[in-house]
Amino acid sequence: MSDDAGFQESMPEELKLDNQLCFPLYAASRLVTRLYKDRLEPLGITYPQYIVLMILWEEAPCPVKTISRRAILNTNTLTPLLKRLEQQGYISRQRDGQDERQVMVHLTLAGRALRDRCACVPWELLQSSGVSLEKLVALREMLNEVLPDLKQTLEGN
Amino acid sequence: MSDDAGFQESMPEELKLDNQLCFPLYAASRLVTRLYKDRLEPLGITYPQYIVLMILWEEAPCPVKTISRRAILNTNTLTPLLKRLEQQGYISRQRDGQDERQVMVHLTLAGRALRDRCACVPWELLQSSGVSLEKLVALREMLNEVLPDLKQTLEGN
DNA sequence: GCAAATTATGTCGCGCACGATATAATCGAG
DNA sequence: CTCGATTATATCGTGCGCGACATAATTTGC
Repeated sequence: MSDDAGFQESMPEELKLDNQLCFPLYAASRLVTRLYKDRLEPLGITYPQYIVLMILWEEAPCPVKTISRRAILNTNTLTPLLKRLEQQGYISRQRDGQDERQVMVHLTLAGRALRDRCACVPWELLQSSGVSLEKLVALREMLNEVLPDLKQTLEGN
Repeated sequence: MSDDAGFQESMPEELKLDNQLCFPLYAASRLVTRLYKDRLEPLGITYPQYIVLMILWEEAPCPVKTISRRAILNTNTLTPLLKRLEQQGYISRQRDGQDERQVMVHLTLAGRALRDRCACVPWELLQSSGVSLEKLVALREMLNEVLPDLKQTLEGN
């Protein structure tokens, strides 16, 4: 319990917070979520709900499965989230006639209208963040390069 | 409710999931957390607990405030997390004699021993992820460049 | 000195995330 | 046709994250 200095001198470089990829990734993700929160709260939605809405704006009506695949979120996360969006009046959910297992998610008029109110958010956040557009694009491309590898690694469970 | 095609044709490019920075960041962060989970579960710790332990391996004993600043986590997240680490026997917490407001967090012998068991984890994950070391380093540097900007933007609340 | 402001930690409530498991509908092999 | 496997969704429990608020100790201004 006493020789902290000796213990810390032997700290492996690869375990130092600043040498890790995992920590800046985790930190940056949470900070960006916080940035969005301020803009989304007035609209009554959370950040994960915003992600789901972006998917719906592109492909609604669609089954829960499609949202799950694109957002990389399981149904145990999506089901309650979608119920909250339904209660807010942004979506409606109904079992598919063809395949009764599927729940089709539809946008309501209010849900569509929300898109226009969100259109300025990404741009405004970029402006206020002080991050240059070049850095953002480079970062996005690098993340999109790595994502398939990560997905594949996790597929074999 | 019916003209989905027309609605989706008018989808602003900047709101499409693939054109966002926020989504790949959010997705990559969660995927990496999942990767770690498999390795950390046998040790009885979660990913956020691992982050906190990395900080402690570098600077224990230290007050909660220090962990909060480095991990960018508030005390309402840290207090229960630290209590769980204490229950597992990896840390001990005691009020500081000088400043009774502060709680000093110490590593136990088990907490120190855990470091050696974690030393191989980042390297092993890099191997299995299929991501090249070059990409990882480039991504890490880019994230570390952006992080200060994000932190500063959020400081003014 | 001492009241007001600040600081460090803690509690509460809500909404994710996710592993494990359940249930019901559909599919597929024999 | 039917029974076992697969698929889509949902439920449950645990542990974050974080805003809002509470509490107690320290500091600061006058």
